[in-house]
Amino acid sequence: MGEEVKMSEYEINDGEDNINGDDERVAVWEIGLPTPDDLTPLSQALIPPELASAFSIFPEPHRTPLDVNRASQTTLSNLRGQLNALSSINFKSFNETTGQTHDPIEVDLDNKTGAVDRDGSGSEARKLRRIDSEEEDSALRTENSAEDPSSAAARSLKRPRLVWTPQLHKRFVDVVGHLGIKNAVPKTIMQLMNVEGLTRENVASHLQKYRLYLKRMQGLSSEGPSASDQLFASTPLPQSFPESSGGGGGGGNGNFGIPIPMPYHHPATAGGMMPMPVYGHMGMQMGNNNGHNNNSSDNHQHHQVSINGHQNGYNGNVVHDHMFQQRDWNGNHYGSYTHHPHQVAPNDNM
DNA sequence: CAGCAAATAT
DNA sequence: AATATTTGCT
Repeated sequence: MGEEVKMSEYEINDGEDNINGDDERVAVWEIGLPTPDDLTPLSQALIPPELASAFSIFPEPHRTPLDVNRASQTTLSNLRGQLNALSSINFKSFNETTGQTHDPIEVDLDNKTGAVDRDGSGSEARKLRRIDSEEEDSALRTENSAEDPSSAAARSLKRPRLVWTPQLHKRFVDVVGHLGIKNAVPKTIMQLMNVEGLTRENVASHLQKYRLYLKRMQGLSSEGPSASDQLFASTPLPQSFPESSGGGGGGGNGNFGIPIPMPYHHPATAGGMMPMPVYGHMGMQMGNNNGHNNNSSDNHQHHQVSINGHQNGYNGNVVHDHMFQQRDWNGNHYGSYTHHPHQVAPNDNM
């Protein structure tokens, strides 16, 4: 742990020749980006870290008019389709009044002196490095433009692995539930979720798994969200169930016939944070609260930190550093690979 | 394009 | 090992 970030190596080819699965350090993210010092001040100068964390306020990502415009277009396109009854007015939800933010989120922008607590001591060290979310799905990876200046690279580049965070999944489920089985098709879901960076493939794949999960559930028992599917386990079932959790036993999923409020974040809905798709290799797994839906806001068994305290932003783009032991909502810890996960914010902010 | 199952990648 | 993504097919 004496070593800091020493990323400098990048493989330009995604050839995936690292079959060893050892540790490929893809530092491409960093390359071409302004130095931390150039960036941090921006988000830092506005509000002192302490204050920020205390109030759960986060610096807004700076978006160039262009970015915003682009995002807006996309959003509009999506909304225009069928988003009529949905109220998608979003302010920055900097309010997590639920008070569930028991976590002393410390915004160490540069202090990562190995203060990585693993037992919930309470302090997360991290380095903040903000990147433009909108960019990242296209321009960012194009740093290899050196050899492929073609525009094709912009969208053809493979995206980082998407991590379905509980929040993201929650939203997914909400949307699916809202649409009903009939309309719950990848495309529609994707649109309604209105999460930037989400592809149809992402949703389709997830939906597929989700369905399987639901199926299993039905077949087995009225309830009993086993820890089998960690991801789906804790999600409130859509009302489209014959019986789902009758309320017997296990803990009940407590599926109130949630009409699904709708798209995008509910500060108080999912534990106090909005769905932020996480790209990277270090996602936290879903909470298998097993009988407890994190729907409310009490999924803090241990000391759940927002996004590992990395959620310094609502800016949506946070890059985890190298190895960070993180805990999820269940206490599972991960942290082996050293990669540079990306988080993308939902476009609920404009 | 949606849905699946299987393979593959991380 | 668990997940997410990709692929091939319908």
